[in-house]
Formats: sequence, structure tokens, C-alpha cells
Amino acid sequence: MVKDFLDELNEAQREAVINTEGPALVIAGAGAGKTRVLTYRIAYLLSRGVKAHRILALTFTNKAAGEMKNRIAGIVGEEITRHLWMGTFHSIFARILRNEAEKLGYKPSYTIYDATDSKSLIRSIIKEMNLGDDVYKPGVIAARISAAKNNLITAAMYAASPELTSYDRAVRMPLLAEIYKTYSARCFKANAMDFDDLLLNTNILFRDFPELLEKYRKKFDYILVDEYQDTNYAQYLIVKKLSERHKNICVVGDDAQSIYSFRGARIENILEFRNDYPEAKVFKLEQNYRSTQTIVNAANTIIANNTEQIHKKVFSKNEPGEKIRILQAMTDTEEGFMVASDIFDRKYTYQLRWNDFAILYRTNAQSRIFEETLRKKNIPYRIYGGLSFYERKEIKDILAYFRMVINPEDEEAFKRTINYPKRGIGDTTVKKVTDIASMYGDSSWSILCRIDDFSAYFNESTRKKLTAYREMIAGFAATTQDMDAYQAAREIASASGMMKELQEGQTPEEVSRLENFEELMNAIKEFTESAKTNGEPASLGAYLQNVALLTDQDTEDRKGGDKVTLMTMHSAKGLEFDHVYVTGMEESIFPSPMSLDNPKELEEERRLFYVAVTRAKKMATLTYALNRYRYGNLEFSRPSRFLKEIDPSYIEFPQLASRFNNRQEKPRSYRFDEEEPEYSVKPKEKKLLKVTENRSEHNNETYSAMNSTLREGDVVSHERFGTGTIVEIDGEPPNTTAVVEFEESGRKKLLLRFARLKKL
DNA sequence: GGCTCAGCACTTTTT
DNA sequence: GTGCTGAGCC
Repeated sequence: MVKDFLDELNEAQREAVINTEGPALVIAGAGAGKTRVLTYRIAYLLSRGVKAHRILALTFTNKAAGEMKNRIAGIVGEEITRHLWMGTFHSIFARILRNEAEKLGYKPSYTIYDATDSKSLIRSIIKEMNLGDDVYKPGVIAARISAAKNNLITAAMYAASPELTSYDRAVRMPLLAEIYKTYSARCFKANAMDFDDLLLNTNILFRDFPELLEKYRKKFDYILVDEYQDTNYAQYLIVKKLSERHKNICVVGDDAQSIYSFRGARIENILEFRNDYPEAKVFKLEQNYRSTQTIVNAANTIIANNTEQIHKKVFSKNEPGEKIRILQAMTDTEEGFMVASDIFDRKYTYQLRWNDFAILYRTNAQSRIFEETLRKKNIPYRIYGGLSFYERKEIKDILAYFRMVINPEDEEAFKRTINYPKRGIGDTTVKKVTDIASMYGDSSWSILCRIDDFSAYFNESTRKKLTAYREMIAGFAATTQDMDAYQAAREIASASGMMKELQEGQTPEEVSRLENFEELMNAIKEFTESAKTNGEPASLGAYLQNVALLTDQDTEDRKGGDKVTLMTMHSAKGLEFDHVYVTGMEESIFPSPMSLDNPKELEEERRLFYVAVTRAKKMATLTYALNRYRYGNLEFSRPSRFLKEIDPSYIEFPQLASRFNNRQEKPRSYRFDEEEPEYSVKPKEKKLLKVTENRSEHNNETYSAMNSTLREGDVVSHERFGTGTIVEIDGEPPNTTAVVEFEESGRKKLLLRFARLKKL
């Protein structure tokens, strides 16, 4: 069996798999089979008798961990795979911190504050300190605190650092250290950790409790880290400490794909790996199996403009493939239509699925226009990013109830649930409660527990309402004690009035909120069932432990269906699509204006471009608009400098050719005129053309209702194909489909533009 | 206490 | 164009 899967690897991959002892650095170019090496290396370890629970594999996303687990399970079986310690840094160390929380003064039931919770807490601290949030911007402060934590700088260390504090004075935020201190204290009091605390506290745990460090050192015989170029200092140190004894540490990554420095990732970790482990074996995976030669070569010419990198020669033995297309649009709206029509045409010309296409952009704000244009063309799409599922208000609201039940000291959950649904406890009352709480250095919950001590502050009816709330939460804790997560969630949702509130909604937004709520319930149900089958705890508390660390990617995926993917270039990392559109290739967008004054940041933008282009398997299309709406008004923008960095021999400008050959004034996004794709439609493979009723002024085309006047057998003419006969019409408007047999060539063709048919 | 409306600020990427 | 906040009114 071992031999079987080793045979599927190339020389470099195999070496990286079987050299399991001692430090190893695997430099994996884009599409070079990085995940493959990781999974096989783990499978190989298991096949050599290493116990699954002694392997620690750290990834960057839940999705990566999940995929790897599936693939390993496919080789060695699910039962063994289940015992692997495989997950994101955050989830693995959250789990370890659950076990050891008390050492640091936390309870095992601690809550994880997500970015929204952190920001909201910071906002309220700023307010309490009577600082203007125009100077002390919560977002900026959250980023500063996060950066400090990623570099293991605690609040006390921060305040003691002349460098940091003088910087803060220079940017007119002298009290930042103070805010950081209060923030940390509040989190601690609320028995809550934010994302960065999970890593910071793990480090503190290992620093202050050497016997614990020893315990985990002995526990994990082999450590593997995926996407090592994206690790920050806190993560680096944890891994370094854990592997210090046996040094069986294998890190896999690609310095050319390091794109997360803004949130603390240090490309140096991978560049300088050999400084820490001079004896490390280095494996370079240079053959790209994903993309055409053109794409790989073009990407190489892009990244060659960077200075800081590990030398490697990525190559492809796939077909040369088509050139990279660069398309120009007059406006951002036209860019949207251009991309949408191009996808539409390609899909029906080449019989593709919507799944084969992805539209990538630099900022989430750009997604709106693509959503609109795709919708107008009835093209199904799936959008990632923006507000993630778990960040939606209705989801956070209901989760806040669960949090209150599990950890009633959770202040952010308290603020969310105290008056939602409305129960007559207004802002004034809430503020009084939280003020008293911070005065006593206590949680709001504990104030509610002895509310009658504060009759001077609250009149009787208010006290009654507060008590009713307290009893409701305490009641939930009691009644759901022996329930599984799903039963408990249902119970709390209906008894709290949340269900009723959601069901009463009439507007489309409210209906969608209810749908989201039901989706959450499904997710909880799934969690409960899978936990039960695996013999793991299925309680609400167990569910809550993971949920804060989930992103929507796993849930969105499940919806499935054949859809075009829309996402930022960042979130596209690790994915691949046949056809990729990299949009907004403009100086004012990409590279981001924020990066222009810093060569390092500019290099990171270039790596991001590299990542985006190398997502494409068959064809990459780069688009830009000459004018773009930026919050209100139209602004002029120039093509991105990155476009000029690609070796010209790999790119083409189809619009220019088209205009020339075809006397067409409009920029055209497809090369209809050059080589007509040949489609002899055999009866069984007949795929049908979808025609929509949408109208687009922009490309002066109408997908019209005239389809309803055409019948099978009608003789029609087409501006380019000549005359032909309709052999089949299927479906109801607006989704009518048709196949036409053209006389001229004697073969059947699918049409790109149904509306171009004229009945004769 | 709760609702509505006007004005404002915002756009880099996210575990 | 959007989403949040705060003032003003019921």
C-alpha cells in the first residue's frame, strides 16, 4: 500500500515525503502538489507505525485542514485520521488552552471574541475614557493591539516600551497603551480570549509552565506546518518550542505566496528557516501541475520583479495554452458586463460549467458590480468574503445567547442579548449596569445577580425586567444542561423570543435572516450528529468552542451547485479554476495605494498578483477600467504597473485585434471573428444555450423575448453563420434554449447570441 | 424607552 | 452607494 501511493509522486515530492526525520523545509511553487506532499507525508508516517495522536499538523484555514483530513482518510481510513491533531493554529491551541485554562486564570468555558467583539469592546472603552473615536479609531487601535500580541508584546510590555509609546504620541494617540491595558483586563474578566490571545496565551503558558511545555513536546513526535510563509512571530515561536527536542519539524510553503504581512505574517520565517535549523533538508517542488505553460511562465516573469525570495524555477509540462488576455473597459460597470458576457460566451461556446470560472478582485467593495451584472445575465454565482456567515447580525445574536448560557460573564454577549428581542431595557439602563460592573471590577452578570443591592440606581420596574432576563438565562442553563447542542439551541431560540422575532419579518432581508438562522440550526444539527457518531461531546458548550473559529467557507461550500465564484485575491489562495478573471488591474486599486510608499509592501502586492494569476489552470484574463466610481463620483484611473511587468510574449489584447478585423467600435471581450470554435453537436452531447431576457445597454445587445416567437423548424439567419434551421428549442422563457443547424457549414452550432437570429 | 431620519465616513487584505 | 450614529420626536 505504501508503495502504491509513493508511485503517484514525482521525484522531488517523494523525497519530501519519505525524509521524515529531522527538520525539513519544503518550498512548493504554486500548483506543485503541496497538499499532496503533506497528506502523503502524514500517511507515510502512519504507515510506518507512528500513532496518529502523536502527529501535529497545523494549517492556516479550516478548509485546508478539512481537505487534508479527507484525503488522508481516503488512504488510511477515517478511524485513524480522527486521532490526528490537525487543524488551524487557532483551533488547535484553543483546544490546548481549554485543557490548561485554569493555569492562566481562565475557566475552561472561556469565550472566544471574534473581530467584531474585540472592536465593539474597544469602542466602548474609548467611549468610557471620553476619547473621541474620530482620533482613537477602533479599527486602527484593534490593529495595533493585534500586531502587538502577534509579536508577544503584552499590555504591560507595551506601556513600558518607549518606542511604541512615542510612536503613539506622534500619531496623537498617547493613551493607546492605556486602552490596551483596559482591553486586556476586560477580556480577562469576561473570561474571554480574542483570536490573538489564543496564540499569545499559548506562548505564555509554555513560557511560565515548563512542565506543560515538556508535556506537549513529548506528546507530539512529528510536527507539520502548512503555509509556513504566513505564520507570524507567535506561531513561529510555538512551533519552534514544541519541536525543540526531536526537531521533527516539516514546514511547507511558498515565499512567493506570502500575502498576509498586514496581519503579522513574517515571510522571514520561511526565508530564514535554515538559520534556526542549519541541518534542515530542503526540498523544492518546482513542477506545476495546475496551469498551462503560458500561465506559469508569465507568472514567473511577474515574480521576477521581486528581490526577496528563495530561488526556484517553476515550470509546467502541460500544454502551452492560450495567451493571457488583457481587456480594457471604459468604466467599472462596463468591466462588469465585459467579464459577465465573456463568461457567458465561453461557457456556451466551450460547453463549460459555471464552476470553471472565478472572478477575483483586490477589495470586497469591487464585488458589488460583478454581482449586479451576473444577476442581470442570470448567471448563478457564489460570493465569498464580505460579511461572513458567522458575522451576520442574526447569527451573532443567537450565538450570543448560547455564549451567555455557557459563560455568563461574557460582556459582549450580554450587551447583545440584554435587549434583543426588545424587552424594555434601554441603553440608559444597560449603561448603568456596565458602569456599576466596571466600578466594582465585576461582570454585568454578577451585578444582575444582586440587583436589589442597587435599588438606588434602578426603579422597581427596571429591576423586575433585569431580573426576568437573569432568570431566563439561568433557566436556559438549567433546562439545557442535559440536552445536546441541537436541542439546546432550538430551546433557547424559541424560549428567548428570537424565533418569534425572526419569523415575524416580512421584508426580503428579514426572510433571508430567518433562512440564515435555519442554516445555523442545520449546522448545529450536523455538529451534534457527527459528534455523537464520533463519541465526542455533543453539548452546546462543545459546539461553541469551535464556532468562533469557523469561517463561512465550509458552510458556503455545502450549498454547492454550479456557480461562478467571486472572491478577493487573498481568499483565492490555495484554490484553482480553469478560467480566472483578475479584475480592477488599475493603479488606484492594485497595487493598493496604501502600499506605494513602502517597497516591501509593494512586493507583497506583487506576490498577491502572482497568487491571483496562478489560480488559473487554462486561461487568465486581466481586466481594468479607465474610469471607476469611488464613493460617489467617477474617477479616472490608469492601468496597473503590474500589467507592464508581464513578458509581452505571453499576453494579448483581443479587443485591438477585434476592432481591427471587424470594424467594431465597441471593445469586445471575445474573439469571435478569429477562430470559430467548431462544434459538431452529436445528438447525445447536445448542450443547450440559455437565453435570458435581460437587456444591457452597455454592449448594445439585447437578449430579447423574441425567442418566444421562434419555433423548431423555423429558418433563421445569423449575422455571421448565415442561414440555418432551428432543430430544438427547450425550456420556458427566460430560460429558453436552442440548437440551430446552419446550412453553410452543414453542421449544428450553438449560438453565442440568440438575439442575433432573424426569422426568415 | 423606542422609532425615524438625516448626516457622516468609509473602502486592504482575515484566522 | 452603504451602513452606522446621534439627534429629535412620540
